[in-house]
Amino acid sequence: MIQAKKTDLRREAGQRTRDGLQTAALELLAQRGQEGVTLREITDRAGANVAAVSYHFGSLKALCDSAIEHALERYLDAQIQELDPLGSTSTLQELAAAFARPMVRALAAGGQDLAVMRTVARVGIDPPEGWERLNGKFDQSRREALRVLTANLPGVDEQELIFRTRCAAGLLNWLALAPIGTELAAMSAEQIERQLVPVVAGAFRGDTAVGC
Amino acid sequence: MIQAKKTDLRREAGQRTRDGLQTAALELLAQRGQEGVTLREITDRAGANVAAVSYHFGSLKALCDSAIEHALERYLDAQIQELDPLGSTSTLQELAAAFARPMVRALAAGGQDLAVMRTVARVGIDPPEGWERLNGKFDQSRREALRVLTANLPGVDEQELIFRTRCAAGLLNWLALAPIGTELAAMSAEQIERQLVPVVAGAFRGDTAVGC
DNA sequence: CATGAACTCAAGCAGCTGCTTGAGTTCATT
DNA sequence: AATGAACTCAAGCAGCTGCTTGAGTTCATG
Repeated sequence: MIQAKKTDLRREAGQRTRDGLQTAALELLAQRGQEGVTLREITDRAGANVAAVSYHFGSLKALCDSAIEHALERYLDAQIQELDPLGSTSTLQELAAAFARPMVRALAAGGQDLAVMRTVARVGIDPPEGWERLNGKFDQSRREALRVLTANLPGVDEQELIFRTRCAAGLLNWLALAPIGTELAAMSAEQIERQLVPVVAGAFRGDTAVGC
Repeated sequence: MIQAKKTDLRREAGQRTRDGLQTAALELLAQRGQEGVTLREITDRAGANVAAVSYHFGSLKALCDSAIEHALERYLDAQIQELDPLGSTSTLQELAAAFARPMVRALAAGGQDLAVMRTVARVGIDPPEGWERLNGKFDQSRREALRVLTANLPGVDEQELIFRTRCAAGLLNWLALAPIGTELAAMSAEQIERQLVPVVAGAFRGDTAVGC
């Protein structure tokens, strides 16, 4: 039985099919969104038969949900890993850099990493049915950011800081999807970061009128 | 002939059909994007026959293009009208307020105005084929913003200011599409503006590291 | 009243959609 | 060698897609 798991070629092949379908689905979701994804297009790209989707996932919707869930996990892991080391003495620039780094890396790396970010961003715009629960997970990943913000901007209302955090996240998501992100992708991670961090940090800090 | 134009009920009915189709198309484009729009759904919503689309516009694609073009015109008009009065003595807050105002108003107003903004934002993510020429029009509407920026931030490279302008525009587009925008929509225009303008102004100003 | 342009309509077309089916293949286990 | 689970495959289904067609209605014009 232990030996069986080592050499069950059938199961390995099945796993490969599953992975291929999920990868193909992710790429197409990133490219065209949920409405633009087609069963045959996924299976063609994955080199699999249409029936494989039903067999392994149950339906196209289930496959897409699975691919999206996978993408969200990867995104949230990366986000938390960046924000966790921050302490209450961190500056706004450090926060902004940590906040933006997963996106910066994905833009510079392209490929699957970028597809993950694009899919996550699209889900932020057109959430699949019954995925409202995700909002909580997103908020959770931003709680750390909020702590650093309150330490740096003691005078500002918490509701406003939450709003700014969501704006910053929205801006990063926009970069993943819009043409400007594609232009950024031609640059190195360091160059992207140098341009982007001041903008995110500025959005965090805010800039209220003094005179007038 | 002059009298004819006054009372040609047939032509008026045709115009009403055209308008209804365009409005229905705009609303669905705003809601689901181009991939999610269906001929029958549009005609049902507009109370028209499927053949009316072919008759008046030639094809579904042409109808969508027409609706998108109309939305873009309305958006660019509003944007230019806000940015035009700004002079080189305007502050960053004034710029941010003017820059954000069309979106703020649309969010507060909802309905067709918001549908226009959502459609414009979606086009920014998934441009219809052959619409690359629009990038120029967008840049044009932001040239005024750039002038105010260079006056306020003389030390910053122009490429970075262009980048910040596009970031600010992207943030506003994100607000139109994402759930956070829907939450904002419950507020008055003044409340939205009070929260949003500091963020946009902060993104314009930037916030570069000094120590460390 | 006759004409013809402007417009609407139900029906139908080929092509694509997601999904199912039943027959097949592969392969560890016995 | 026999068994049966895991998996793949071509074919086909009903339903939807965009679009066309030809017959119809409405109405300003002569």
